Amino acid sequence: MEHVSNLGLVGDAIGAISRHIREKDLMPGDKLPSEALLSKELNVSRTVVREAFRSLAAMRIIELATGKRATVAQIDHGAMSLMIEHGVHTDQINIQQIYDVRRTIETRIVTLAAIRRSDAEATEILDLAYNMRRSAANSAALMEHDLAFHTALARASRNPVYSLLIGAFQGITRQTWPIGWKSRPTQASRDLMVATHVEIAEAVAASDPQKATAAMSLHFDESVRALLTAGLS
Amino acid sequence: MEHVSNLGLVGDAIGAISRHIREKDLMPGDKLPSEALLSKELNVSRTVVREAFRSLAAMRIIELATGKRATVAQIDHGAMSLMIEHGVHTDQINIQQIYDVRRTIETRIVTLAAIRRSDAEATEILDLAYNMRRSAANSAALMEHDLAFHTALARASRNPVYSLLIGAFQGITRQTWPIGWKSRPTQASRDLMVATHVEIAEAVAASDPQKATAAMSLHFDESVRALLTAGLS
DNA sequence: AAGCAGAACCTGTCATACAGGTTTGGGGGT
DNA sequence: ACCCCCAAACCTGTATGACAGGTTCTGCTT
Repeated sequence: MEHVSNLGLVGDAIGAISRHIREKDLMPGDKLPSEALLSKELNVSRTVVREAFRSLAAMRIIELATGKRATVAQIDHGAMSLMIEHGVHTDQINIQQIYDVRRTIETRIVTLAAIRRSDAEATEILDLAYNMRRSAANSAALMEHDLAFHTALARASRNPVYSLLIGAFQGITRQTWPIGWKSRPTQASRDLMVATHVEIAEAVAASDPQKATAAMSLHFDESVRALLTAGLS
Repeated sequence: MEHVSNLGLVGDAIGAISRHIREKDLMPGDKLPSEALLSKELNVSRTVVREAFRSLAAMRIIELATGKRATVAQIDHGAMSLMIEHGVHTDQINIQQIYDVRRTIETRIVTLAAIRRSDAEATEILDLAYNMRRSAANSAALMEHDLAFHTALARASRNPVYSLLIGAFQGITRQTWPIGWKSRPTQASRDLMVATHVEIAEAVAASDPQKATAAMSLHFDESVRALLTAGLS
């Protein structure tokens, strides 16, 4: 680490720490060396190590906590969520594009969930759908149940990458969901939306992937239509 | 920014800077205030502002360069790529799971690409496929053409989220691709893989989404089989 | 009007200091 | 021999000041 590479000292330190994790085969929860020790080993100031730590923490590759040593982190969608929100706010991504991606992966998710769900997951998913029906009057609560519903489906797909992606879209969804809801003015159209969720949940509980997938497609057809009605580009 | 929130000063600063970007409606390339100015406005030390900047830069929300002011960044898959690689290296994600996701989104991508591709994109994709055929003997070059092929398809789908995701998987794919290649020992099986890519490219060029999608499915069937042969969990 | 030089500004890195939070090891009591 | 508790050692979070080197602005020169 003599002459500064084109990444700067901090960039180099990020690389060195990543390599350290890989070479020592550290698993989530394992501790990293202290800032002082790393700064000695890499021949850089503690400032540089700290900025490298912050960068890795921003990507949720490591976790920081005051007083404790840094640890290897579990995958988490928080960072991705911020990245997606940034893309939308800066007009690099629009909501329709996100819905196309969500539709693509969620139809796959529901297929897998119908096949792989445990019994506990089946009842959890059903409960969430029923909760939506029960809180149809309270849109904030309804939204949270909706999000939890899709998250639970992703988990039941038994593929953490799907969970990660669903989580990544959750941040921006939270901001646009109310728009879609408001664009469903009639009671009938709102009931339909909740009914579709119940239908999905029942198909997953019945281990019927075809039906579950069809219902999910319907859900997205419906949602995209609502969004278009609301004039969301 | 009086009493430290549970996020710490740096976390607060990250929030404040993000809010600043959103409220001032900054677009990619726009400049942010200098570290000194922000540290004055937020009543924190420059250290804190710098660590907040580094965090945002790690997520590719802003871009840093020495001497220049920080700017709002374009979306970029670099950070996601690192996150995925981390997930795989720490056994939180396995390669099969990634292939399931890739298959799901790439079959959609190729459908969209067949519909939306420009003529320039069609010839670019074809060229990439032909390049694969030409460099069949040089596996490193072949891999790069392969990756570029899938990236070009994603771009032709005209949905930047797909480009983002394909890019996100590129890092780990680069590490596992050679394994899949080695597990195709016969010349025939290697030729088949290249031929499948040509077939996809030709279907996209012919604006035939059905055929393109079918060929892409085949490609993934084949790849997953090769990976399983190689014993990749 | 074009170009150039220096001033002003800005980021990258370092050293140091100190306030808390956390871990550890040892001492005392049972 | 065991357990509990506390102080010391360790660690991170934040602030300050300093300086090297890169970038931008400004005004003067030509």
